[in-house]
Amino acid sequence: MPSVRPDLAHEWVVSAEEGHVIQRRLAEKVVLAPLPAEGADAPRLAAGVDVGYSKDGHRAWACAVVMDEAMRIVDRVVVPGVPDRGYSTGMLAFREGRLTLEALEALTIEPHVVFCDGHGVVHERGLGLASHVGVLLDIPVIGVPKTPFHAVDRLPDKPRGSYFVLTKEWGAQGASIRLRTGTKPVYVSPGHRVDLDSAIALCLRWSTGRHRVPEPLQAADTLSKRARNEVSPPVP
DNA sequence: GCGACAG
DNA sequence: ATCTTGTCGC
Repeated sequence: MPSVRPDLAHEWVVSAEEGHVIQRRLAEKVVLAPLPAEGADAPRLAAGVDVGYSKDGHRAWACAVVMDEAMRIVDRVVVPGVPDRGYSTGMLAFREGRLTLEALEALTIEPHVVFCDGHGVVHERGLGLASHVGVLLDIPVIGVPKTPFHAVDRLPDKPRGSYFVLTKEWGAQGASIRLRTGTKPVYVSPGHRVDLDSAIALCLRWSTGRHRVPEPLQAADTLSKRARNEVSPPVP
């Protein structure tokens, strides 16, 4: 349902050097604004998007899942494909960005906010995968990776809901937050059309404490693994 | 000064 | 990301 801004077209690339230029240019288009987690203006449909790979890395499946306010799946899609290039620090969007966009565009129901398995503005050039996707689609996106990009100041306390705003290297653009008591935290940062406070509140609103990441993201991850196993089933 | 650093 | 064995918890 969402579609790429025609004026930006696909900002894809082949060389890392050109990729840096694209990231700096798109980073200027990132919008950090409040997006209430509760109330009349709060998102009522949230999506999670993730990409899974075959063990040889030659095949990939981009999955998007949309949930309603009761965390019930109302739409989901699987887009098989091939990763554009290998992984390299800071260039994740050029590896799985295109497939990620294709999955979101293939949805029948348009989500009001998207949770992405990658950083947002907490990126060396201010444009992690979540921001890249958010700017091209011009929809609210929140970055929720499971490991920090750079050294993290400190970890949040153990209970769900505890968080610590990162200051080292990144000012107050990101935070480490515990979505499930007793498990490692995730590192949230605004992707596009949300600010950090909103991103934190939305992560809590769309997670239940049963998983380490927001439910839509968990569902997308599970779906990508299922899609992969249908092609290359577990041997043992 | 150099290296490490999302998936 | 993916592979891998065992273990803990609901």
